[in-house]
Amino acid sequence: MESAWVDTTLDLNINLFHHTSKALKKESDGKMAGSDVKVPVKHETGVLVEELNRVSTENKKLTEMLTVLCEHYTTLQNKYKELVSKNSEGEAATSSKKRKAECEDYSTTMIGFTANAESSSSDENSCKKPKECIKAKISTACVRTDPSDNSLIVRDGYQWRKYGQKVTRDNPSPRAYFKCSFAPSCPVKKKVQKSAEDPSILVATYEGEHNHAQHSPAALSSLSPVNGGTSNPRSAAVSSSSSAPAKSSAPAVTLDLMKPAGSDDTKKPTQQVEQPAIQQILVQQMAASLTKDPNFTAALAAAISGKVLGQKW
DNA sequence: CGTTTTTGACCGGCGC
DNA sequence: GCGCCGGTCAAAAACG
Repeated sequence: MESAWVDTTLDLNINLFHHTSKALKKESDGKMAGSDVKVPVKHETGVLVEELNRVSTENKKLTEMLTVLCEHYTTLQNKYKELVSKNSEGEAATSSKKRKAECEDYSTTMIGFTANAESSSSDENSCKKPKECIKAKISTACVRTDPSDNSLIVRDGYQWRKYGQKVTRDNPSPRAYFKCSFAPSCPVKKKVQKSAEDPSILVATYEGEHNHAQHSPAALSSLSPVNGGTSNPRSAAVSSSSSAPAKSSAPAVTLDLMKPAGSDDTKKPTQQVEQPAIQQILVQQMAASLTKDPNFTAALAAAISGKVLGQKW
């Protein structure tokens, strides 16, 4: 997923220049042909080539930085996995009456914001409750919020009705239970609870699948869907809420929210650094999704060429 | 007045 | 069988 990121970033710049130079070429071929400005065009081409080289170099640098960043992230994630597994083992050893599903579900959630009962074969197969084995569509999503905010509200584009709240044993913060209130027949349920380790993170667990379209235009609060094949949290992805499996955008966002959290643990990036980083990532994602759209690139090319023609430079 | 949220009670599964 | 625990229900309260 990281590479896709890099690629789209590159695409954006390259496409831009591509179209720009095309537009310029069009200008020089058509309107300017036979006119009195041939030397400036040559000069301009040189400048553009120079600019292109500069941008290419910059992209290379950025790519390298991103690679290093990804490596650091992977390392951190592995370390975190180790820690979590150690913790769960310790708890299992000390407390005799552990609730296996609870512990495992939670740990998976925190590791990579991924949890799906569907694909985790051995554990789910060994579970005694047939109910749990039947309801396969389970996934989690995490939202970074203000730690002092106790609202337990995760905006994911759907309308939810709260039907219960409980304080669970392994987490001091209460867990809220929601049902989808849009369609009475919609079986989807959602559990929202603050992370025990990081109160600024809300963990939302989705069960089931929506049998209707997303209806709220989505004030999406930077929610990371996790998705192991479920459809509901996907709608909470920052950019796309289509019905197609979110292959590119959704996982990227998942990473996004973990990065700051992970870097917090190791070095010292502060919260102030975190927010602009997320914003930057969101911008990049929007750019990526836009550049993938041929209509947009065509429109962009037309706009640039129109601008260039209008300016006559 | 209808809808949503709150919250204590209840139920069922699980471990001992 | 008993107690613990998570999940759900439903009456009351709050809200728009």
